[in-house]
Amino acid sequence: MKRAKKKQFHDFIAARGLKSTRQRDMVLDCFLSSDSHLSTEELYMKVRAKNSSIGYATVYRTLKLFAESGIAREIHFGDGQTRYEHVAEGEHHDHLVCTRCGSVQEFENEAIEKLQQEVADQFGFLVETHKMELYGICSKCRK
Amino acid sequence: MKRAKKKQFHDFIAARGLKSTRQRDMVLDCFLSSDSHLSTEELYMKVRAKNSSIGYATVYRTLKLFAESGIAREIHFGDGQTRYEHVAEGEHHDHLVCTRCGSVQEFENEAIEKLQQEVADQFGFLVETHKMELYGICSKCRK
DNA sequence: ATTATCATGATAATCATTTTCAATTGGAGA
DNA sequence: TCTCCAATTGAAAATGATTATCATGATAAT
Repeated sequence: MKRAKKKQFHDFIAARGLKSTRQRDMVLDCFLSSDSHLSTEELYMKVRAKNSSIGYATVYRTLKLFAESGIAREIHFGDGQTRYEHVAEGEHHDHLVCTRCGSVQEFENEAIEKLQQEVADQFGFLVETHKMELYGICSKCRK
Repeated sequence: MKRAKKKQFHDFIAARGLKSTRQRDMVLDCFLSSDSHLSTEELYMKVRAKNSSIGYATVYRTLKLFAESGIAREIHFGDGQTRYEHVAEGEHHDHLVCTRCGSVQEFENEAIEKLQQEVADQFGFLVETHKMELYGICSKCRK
């Protein structure tokens, strides 16, 4: 799976005429071996811990490339930070965001997706992507 | 309806020990007579057109108060701007956002809300709010 | 009216993100 | 392997949205 994502990114890089660099591979490794939903800054910290003298801007730029290549997706949880989650192709998931501890639980629900489609059809709307987040208190925090 | 919202805001102001001012009333009028989903800057432009010498900061502060008072709600559509929509109490709606022309269509769907609740229950999650946006091409742009 | 607060407007400060730019590096081709 | 050019990098400046600061002006309870 990591292999597949690495290949996907390298193919993207090649197809675009971009270059494969030490820094990009480092960020890629860190990203793939991290939890989903990390903010750019969190990723930056991890990369910097492993290595090094990598620049802030490089991490920003590289994460944007991940999104373009399709191995990652930008998400926003309302705090002012952009986060990136892993993308397994074809699949889409939504989120339960705990407003107390900040934890994020993913879920999928076919029935909801189907209803979304129906609603869109009613309006003659062609859905490309969607996002859905439920905010509240997670089970741990409720105890 | 506008009356009710004005009252709601004034009650909130009073309960908090805040003051009723010319500027707040101006922003309130502009907000209530505008479409939903306006960004802070758009609102600022409208207020400034009507009057005057109102400060940027005042509009920001006032919109935050609207959200706290419950007559408005912050929304984010992924462009980096905070928008505010009108809140009719109890009711919640979701959005169809056209990625081509930027138009926003609101919709409500009880069945989806119900399914969301079920999912949350499965995880022992207590939902406080949610947001859901479908991004794609609206009917006008598809023609 | 007096006074204690709160609010305002202008501006500076902040925070996340992007751009700039000179110096460096990857990699296609000689 | 060596050359060369376009792509990349890191540092720092720039940007855009939002928030804080502060001196001055307005509100409302006494």
